[in-house]
Amino acid sequence: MPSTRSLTEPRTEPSGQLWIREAAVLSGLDRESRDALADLPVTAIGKGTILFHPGDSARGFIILLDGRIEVFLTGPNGREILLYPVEPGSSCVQTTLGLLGGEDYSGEAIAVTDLRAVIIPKERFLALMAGSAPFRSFVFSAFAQRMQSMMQVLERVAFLRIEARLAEALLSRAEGDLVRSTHQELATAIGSAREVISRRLETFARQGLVTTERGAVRITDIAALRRLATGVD
Amino acid sequence: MPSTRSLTEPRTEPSGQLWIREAAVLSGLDRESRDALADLPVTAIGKGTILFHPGDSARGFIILLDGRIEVFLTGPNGREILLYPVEPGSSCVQTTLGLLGGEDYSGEAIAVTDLRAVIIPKERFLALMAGSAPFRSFVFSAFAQRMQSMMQVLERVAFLRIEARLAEALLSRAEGDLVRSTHQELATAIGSAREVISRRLETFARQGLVTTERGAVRITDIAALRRLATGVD
DNA sequence: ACCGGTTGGTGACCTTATCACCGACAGGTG
DNA sequence: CACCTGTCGGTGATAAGGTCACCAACCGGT
Repeated sequence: MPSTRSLTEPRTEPSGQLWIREAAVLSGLDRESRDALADLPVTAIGKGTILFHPGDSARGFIILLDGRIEVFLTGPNGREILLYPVEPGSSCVQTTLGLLGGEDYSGEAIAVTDLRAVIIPKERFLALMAGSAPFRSFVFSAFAQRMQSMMQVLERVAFLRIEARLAEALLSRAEGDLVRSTHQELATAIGSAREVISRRLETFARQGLVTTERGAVRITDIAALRRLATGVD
Repeated sequence: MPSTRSLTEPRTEPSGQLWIREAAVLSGLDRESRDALADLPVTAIGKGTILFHPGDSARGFIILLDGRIEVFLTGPNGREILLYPVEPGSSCVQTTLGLLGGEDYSGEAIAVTDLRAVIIPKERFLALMAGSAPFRSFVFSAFAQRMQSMMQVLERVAFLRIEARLAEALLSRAEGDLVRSTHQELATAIGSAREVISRRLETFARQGLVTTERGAVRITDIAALRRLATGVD
């Protein structure tokens, strides 16, 4: 577990900034809608902040300007699995869910870096959904993408071997050839256990696919990993 | 595999019927929207029909009047897992996804009984979404519910033992104390393998929870199954 | 009575999850 | 420097679950 501080006072930047220019996602938006959003303040949220727990109810629709959020599902025994990461340009479905259907969160979201975000309050969000076709289609397609990606997670968990899932996790987290993650983090990302990751990485290392260091993995045969990741035998 | 006939000519009932009266889901709808839908024909679709394959693109939004559809995710080795059933009153997200986000289906939907349904073509669907707040909220909450239920499936697959998942599947499929499903069907419903179900049912039987017959399981200790289904040890 | 398809049972084997440890390392602090 | 302490990773044992191969019982035809 990373050390977390629970939702501390988020500081808001002086408004009037043209944050909306930064939000590439909103570039397709009509003038009216943008005006309706421009006065919302930008909120800074510290790394490690837990944005919501299971059972919380929705506060608003989040537009992420900077940073990365990860949404997890937690099992009864404490094991976790990454549902999806949220980065600028993609939205957080959990939030949307709550706003639209009245359901509570059932995942847990954590800021893995410092964040800058704009929170659209529920009423304004609903007004936009009613009034702006571009905004609607923005929200819809975000929704559809998430759904799709959650189905992929399900597909992987249900049908793929750890080998393939691990290979994929390594590839998706690599900066160059370096993956700066602990075994525990990798395990969480794919919904497995640390020991399993350790052993699997060891066999990867024996096959010359990676080398391991404390807190990191270095990829040495990216082509082979790609082949494994597809799950094709 | 049940014997299937691929999307045969669906027969449409003579229109002008007030099918919309039947659709309890739409009862909250405004007069205008209902008028905009009333002239759509009711389509009859035979049991076993495959409504869409992975990779198909969306044809329209389905309102189910009668019958039951099941949507599966299929793994590379042919193993399947039930994503969700669709019954009158609940909508098929896959379809909606396609209409809103342009993504193709990645599940497979099959009519497990004869169906009566109304298909709203894409254009009319989008027009309704734009013009009718009640319709929007109907679609949204359907969406949100599905999302929620898919997360539950994921949670179960990732974290619960077969024992618990099987117990739950039996309870949810029971008519009285009888579950009319083959081992294969149960396996598919929870994303496991037939052999595993056979063995697990055998131990259930030894514990006096069920008795098994060809093509069916009879529940003899529903309380114990309920306890197992929660996954609490 | 026979045949083919469906359903269910069984053993062997492999992968994965879980538990219970232990050692190795990094960053403080005295 | 030596010493703690928390994090990180390695290991063995055991049990659950998935996969494969195969067979027997059953059912609905003809």
